[in-house]
Amino acid sequence: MDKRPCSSQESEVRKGPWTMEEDMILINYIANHGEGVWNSLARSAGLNRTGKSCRLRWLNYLRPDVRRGNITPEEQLLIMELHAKWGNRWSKIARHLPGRTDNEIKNFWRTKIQKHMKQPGDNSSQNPGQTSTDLQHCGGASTSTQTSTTEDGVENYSPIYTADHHLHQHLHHNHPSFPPNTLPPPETNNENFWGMEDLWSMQLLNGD
DNA sequence: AACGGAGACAACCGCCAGATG
DNA sequence: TCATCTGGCGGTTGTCTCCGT
Repeated sequence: MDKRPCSSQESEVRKGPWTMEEDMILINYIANHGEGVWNSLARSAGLNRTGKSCRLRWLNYLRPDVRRGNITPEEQLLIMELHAKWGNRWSKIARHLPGRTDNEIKNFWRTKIQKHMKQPGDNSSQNPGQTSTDLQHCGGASTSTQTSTTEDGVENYSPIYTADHHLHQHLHHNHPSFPPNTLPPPETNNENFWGMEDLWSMQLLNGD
């Protein structure tokens, strides 16, 4: 689909982890032009990436309202309830968890819940015909490892968008589809993110 | 202090549905 | 009406980090 035959003068489509520079280009471009038509966006922005890749990067990581960090117990419960209802409809589930992406929920499910299901001591996991409703045992009862993320009681968000609400306003101003009230919690935790704060402020400096 | 394994997460791939010409 | 393009979704894989030995 997005694999266009690359002409001799067209550079190869880049794959793999995004660089800070690419992120900046994407953020800057979207701030000025808005989202949409990802393939042409990728070309116009000068990114050697597929439109898909740009879209994914934006939705899952760069979007200002993306909320990162540990899933709260409330969210865990909600995820399990919704999964029981809808199964692996991650995007549908994600819509009910503001700031969470389908990818994040999917990863959460696979790493935390599915792993828990497979634990030998966990009887509820032994039945292959088990409905996902059964999973509510894992989350609701929070018997063991599954809740480790919140055992310390800290909601350890790691927002890429660290309260840089100037940019948020900027984005929202230039592209009203940015939800104005979807800021992540104020506490910041940058530990695992290479200067996203820097990136945003650099983007700010770039201006239009 | 070094190594290996497990866990977590970012990113890619393939498929499908809807929109458009 | 058909063909093509784009966006979206779910599944899977690759890589990095952390922790235990």
